[in-house]
Amino acid sequence: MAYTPAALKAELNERGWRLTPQREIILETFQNLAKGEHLSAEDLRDVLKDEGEQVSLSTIYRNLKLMARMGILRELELAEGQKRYEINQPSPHHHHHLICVRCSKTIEFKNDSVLKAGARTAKKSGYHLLDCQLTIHAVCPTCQRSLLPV
Amino acid sequence: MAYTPAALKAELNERGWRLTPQREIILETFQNLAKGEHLSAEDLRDVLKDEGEQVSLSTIYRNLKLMARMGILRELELAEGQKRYEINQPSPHHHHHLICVRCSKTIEFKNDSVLKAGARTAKKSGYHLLDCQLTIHAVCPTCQRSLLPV
DNA sequence: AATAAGTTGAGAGCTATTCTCAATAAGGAA
DNA sequence: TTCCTTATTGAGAATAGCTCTCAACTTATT
Ligand SMILES: [Zn+2]
Ligand SMILES: [Zn+2]
Ligand SMILES: [Zn+2]
Ligand SMILES: [Zn+2]
Repeated sequence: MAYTPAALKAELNERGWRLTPQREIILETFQNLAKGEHLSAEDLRDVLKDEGEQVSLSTIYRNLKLMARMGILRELELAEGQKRYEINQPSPHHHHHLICVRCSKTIEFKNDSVLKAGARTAKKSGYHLLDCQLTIHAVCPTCQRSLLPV
Repeated sequence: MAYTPAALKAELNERGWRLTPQREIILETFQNLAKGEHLSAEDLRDVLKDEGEQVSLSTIYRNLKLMARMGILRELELAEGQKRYEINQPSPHHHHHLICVRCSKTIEFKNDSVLKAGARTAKKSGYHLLDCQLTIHAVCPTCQRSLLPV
């Protein structure tokens, strides 16, 4: 509810870049995503196709990376295999991830003090913060019981 | 200084796996690594070759993954391109990473309260903790000054 | 409307990582 | 120790996520 197409355009133009229909629709898609959903490049392509919007994979890859580097999206390494993305939201909605390394089941959790600690660390070194993510790798209760090694 | 070959063997055998010279030497290499060093699979292959130890890339990839899933190594996504690994150490040596998304310059920092918060979160959900890593994506002072967009 | 420069789409290209499988070696049992 | 079972290794092929290339097109600006 925060980031309008106009704001995106302003931020792009400021750097000599342009607002395209593809970029606008990608932002909109992530903003409308259900809580807890994380899309890979191909996922996004499929979601867009379902909505009748055709955007090429090249363009999707390019813009996921671009928007992550602008701090608009977060780039996550949840399961093995491919990167996943979600919208990068400030404090009340900001969250972290607890991941089972065996089945990839992922739990989101909030912790504002961790977020604050991250922001403080970045500032102290003069870094401009884009994203702060606590990632916990663990084995979920189900996989602990399964006895299958690794 | 903590993890002996015997301890590695015990933990492997417990799961029906075996201690091989390759596994022993990989563990030893990571234990002797300088603070702040993070090796990719190919890096490790080269380091081993320099020490006169020939281990195939297949074996290296397999065992990096295995040892990460055992909680012995940490699998990190520092720069783009490939995964990097380091030994997973407990509290006094445990640390997190602040990464410039443009030049990949990485700073390690410690924060025990973040580590504790992660451990608490895993426990609360019944997960068995393997690794807890706070990753901060940001733009370093040098890259902020460079004016080159993204 | 004209211009300059950024962006897109299609497909080729790249490369980190995984897979396959025959040969080998570790661990447990006798 | 010796034997047996099964995990592991190494070499190379295969996979796949992602990037690159470039002509056609679109955006922002004047
Ligand atoms: Zn999330
Ligand atoms: Zn699980
Ligand atoms: Zn480190
Ligand atoms: Zn930098």
